[in-house]
Amino acid sequence: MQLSERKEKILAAVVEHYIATGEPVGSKTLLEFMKMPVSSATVRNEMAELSRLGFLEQPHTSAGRIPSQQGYRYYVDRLMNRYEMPLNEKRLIEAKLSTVSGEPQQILEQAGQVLAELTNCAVVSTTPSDENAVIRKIELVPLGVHTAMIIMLTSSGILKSRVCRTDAALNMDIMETFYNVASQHFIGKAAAEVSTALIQTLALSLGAKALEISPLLVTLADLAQMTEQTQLILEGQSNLLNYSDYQNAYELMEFLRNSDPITSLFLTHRQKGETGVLIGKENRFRELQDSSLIFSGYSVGGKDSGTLGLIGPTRIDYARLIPSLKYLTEIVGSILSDNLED
Amino acid sequence: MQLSERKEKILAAVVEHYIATGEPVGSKTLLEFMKMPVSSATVRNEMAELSRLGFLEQPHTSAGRIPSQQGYRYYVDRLMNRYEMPLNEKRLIEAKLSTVSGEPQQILEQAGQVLAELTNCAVVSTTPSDENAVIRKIELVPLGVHTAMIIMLTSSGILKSRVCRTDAALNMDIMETFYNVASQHFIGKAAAEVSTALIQTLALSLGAKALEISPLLVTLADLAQMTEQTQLILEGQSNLLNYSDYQNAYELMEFLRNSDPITSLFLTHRQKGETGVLIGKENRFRELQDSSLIFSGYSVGGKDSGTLGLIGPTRIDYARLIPSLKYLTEIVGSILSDNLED
DNA sequence: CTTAGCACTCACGCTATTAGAGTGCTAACT
DNA sequence: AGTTAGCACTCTAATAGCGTGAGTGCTAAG
Repeated sequence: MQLSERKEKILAAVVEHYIATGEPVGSKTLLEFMKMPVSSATVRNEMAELSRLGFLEQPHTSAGRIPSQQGYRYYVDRLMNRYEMPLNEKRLIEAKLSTVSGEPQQILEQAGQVLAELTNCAVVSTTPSDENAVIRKIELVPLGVHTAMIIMLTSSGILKSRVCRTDAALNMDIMETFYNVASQHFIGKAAAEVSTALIQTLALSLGAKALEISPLLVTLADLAQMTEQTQLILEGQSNLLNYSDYQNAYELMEFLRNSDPITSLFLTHRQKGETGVLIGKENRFRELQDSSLIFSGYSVGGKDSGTLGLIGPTRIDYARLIPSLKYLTEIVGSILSDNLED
Repeated sequence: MQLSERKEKILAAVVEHYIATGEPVGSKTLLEFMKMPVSSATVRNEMAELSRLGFLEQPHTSAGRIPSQQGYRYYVDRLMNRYEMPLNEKRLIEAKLSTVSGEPQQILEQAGQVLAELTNCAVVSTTPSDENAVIRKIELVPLGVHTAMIIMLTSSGILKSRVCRTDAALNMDIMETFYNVASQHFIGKAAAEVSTALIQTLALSLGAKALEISPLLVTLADLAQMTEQTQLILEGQSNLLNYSDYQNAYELMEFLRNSDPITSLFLTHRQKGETGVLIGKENRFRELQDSSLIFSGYSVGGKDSGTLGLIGPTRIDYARLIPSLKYLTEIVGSILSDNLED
């Protein structure tokens, strides 16, 4: 639906004023906020119409108007002009992030903290995943007579390790067999290809040694699976208290403890390069329907790898935060890419 | 100070009733709760005296009594009888924790979640630290022409890795030099011994190769430092909302974001084997002075390594939670020990 | 189509009142 | 001495009543 220019102006003003103050906006307040050469009565008429069309709502008869979900949507899609981050702020963020390096998880934690502080929102992010990643290196480090640590590194830079117990004592023979199997059947393969079926056929082919080595192989399969799993990182939880009431904040925190819902939300709404916005009930989770979600994918080495997201009230400052988030995903992407390539 | 037997009975009853209900306890309620062969007037007189002695407080004149901090302290030290966990619950917890294995961090996260659910408290824990740990293995994995991942493993099972960029292209020569330096000067040494001074003298002794190899050495020093650092793990944050009010919960969450205060608290109050209890203002941090802290150290391989703690209201259920926490630290200790020894 | 004017609505803050829980004190009792 | 019944007193929490004021929708005139 296309609104008249004046209605658009009024809608935008209501949205922005409400985002800024959190108070329902009346016709008079609005008028002095946006300086239009009309009277408050005219504004009132327009606002009444915007209400009828579903873009504005009234908490109660004698209060001002607040944007409806549809109102926010129209604003985000057509009215908002984005406020780019000032350059000095960009530099500051770069400085804060340049000191960390290391595992993706740490980089995302740091970026999440920075973003949470900057936006006053809760920040969620997923660790990079790369379906084409292959296993690059496998190490077996003996720790004791019956225990060893297995380390697995993938081409996308993910490192996982796990301690493993064996029934038989670890001797040179077992280790040699292990390394042979590893280099022949695992190195160079995609982690996704490592199935339990493969482990079983492998164990069979080893005959007598099968029993001794199978705990190691099982651990290897576990590790392969772990490198595939994306992890959800959550920062700035305390910011949830800023907007929702007690009950709601608790529910939200419990909801976010489980990483599956958000991860799947990110997957289904994955968009190429663009920043996504889900306002209120536009997402399918009850706990999140009083919130808005802004999210953006980052890419490592030119490929979409993971997502950063902001969770805030529906009256979140879209115009400012969308560019901020976008900027941070770019930085995160470039830092992660740096780690992997020359 | 030693109270009369009857006063002790009354104090214990007030504490327990208040912990159970959260409501100030009056003389009449108390009487029917604990079935004493006296009248409410007698109880009232005793309670008035307990107030004068500082063990009970009144929120206001016409309300019942609640325990003061001193009252809780007396209760915890002398009156409380501990409720051991029922056996089936113990088995359930063992089952939940037996599935995980791997890095200490993951084990503590899992244990923290279990404990948070069990106690309705926020759970903090520190990863194991071992001053006597020595560097056991160092690996250099080339990722690109100018980047490599360095992996360090200590005798206490801590694994850390980091990506490192070099100015010069990585060739066999550099790698060989690196491995030589690593095995001669790092392997077998305590991580704490690796200082920046050592790095500098090493770099000097390498002469021409110094420039090429120094980024690798610096990363090595960083890693050594990282293995020394204990990490604070926090679970069940949402439980903070159960007791403190809005403002307070926010402050608490912000306070816990920084791991230093709690870590230092654990260090200064470290007790051998015993479970520690800090009630209200007994700790030195303003943000925590409306809360109680129950903590207990776990040991890996017979040595004190880290601490688990519960954060809850001062009216936390001491009698039940102290044994629960104690039990969990034992389990955590034994799981972590399992990983390291035969 | 715009605007001044006006009656109307309804949340919010204030005060007054009430009900009830719990106390401390006194005086009688054992 | 310690215990107990009785009672006046205190103070909170809940409820109701009452202006106040911001904001509205409508009407009628410009």
